[in-house]
Amino acid sequence: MSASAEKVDVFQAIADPTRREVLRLLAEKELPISAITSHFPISRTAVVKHLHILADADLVTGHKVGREKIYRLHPGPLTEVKQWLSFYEQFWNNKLSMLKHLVETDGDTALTVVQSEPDQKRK
Amino acid sequence: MSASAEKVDVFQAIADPTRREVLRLLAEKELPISAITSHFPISRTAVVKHLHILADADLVTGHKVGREKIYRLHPGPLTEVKQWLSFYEQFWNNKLSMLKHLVETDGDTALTVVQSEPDQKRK
DNA sequence: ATGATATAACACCATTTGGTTTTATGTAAA
DNA sequence: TTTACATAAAACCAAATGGTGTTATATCAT
Repeated sequence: MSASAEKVDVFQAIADPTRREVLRLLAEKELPISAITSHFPISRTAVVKHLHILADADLVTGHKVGREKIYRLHPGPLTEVKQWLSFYEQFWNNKLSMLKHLVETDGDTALTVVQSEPDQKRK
Repeated sequence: MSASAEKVDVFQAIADPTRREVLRLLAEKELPISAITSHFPISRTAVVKHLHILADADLVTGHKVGREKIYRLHPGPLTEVKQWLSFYEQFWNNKLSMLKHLVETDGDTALTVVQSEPDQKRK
């Protein structure tokens, strides 16, 4: 596996569009570095750096086969993002949004204005 | 930065832990800048920069009330992240993962692939 | 009007990031 | 064995990032 336990935050890892594109490529099938590089206008070295970051976030794993290093998608850590998102889903799924959250967690609380209609008229 | 619509990528916006914490705070209730700042060890100026980035990603909105600027959560753009994630859920839900994906890409999966690729022939 | 408060706008700085090129090493094939 | 291929490692660079402090402006409370 990834020997360098640099522990990159998964949110940080997926922040870069190139890295997201790498993940999408690997979702189809595992690929050696050179094959991945051929999909981008940047140098092979740059792609390797992205792969290292993805590996440090445990989103990909690489194994050597002959002289090639094959990278494979390892989507597990994305569950962290999903969990994070699930907290906010309540805010766009039902309009009661924050009210509901507050009620369930805190009792009555002082509910100061909740995300409602932009009724403000400015000039 | 910038004050105008710089159109910050939502993935980029949520990459920073401080900004995620700001979102969590605003999920409870809308807050003025000073109240937000009091939750962090960093300067008010730094917090404002984070707020600008979040606003450029359309994840928060700010409106002035008297001398205060009140920031409010606007979770809509997070749907983009959710859609992106939904593509990968199939890979951790069933272990057949990529194989299955390739085989039944025309079924009911309704994968909302965000970007199309310059599709290369594979046999 | 005065003073305190809340934000805005700058200028500046250190570190990180995303990229390059160069050099070296291991492996496959001729 | 020699040559070509695939990766690794290192030095370097410009720009973005996350932070600071200072100064200015608008608003609220005396």
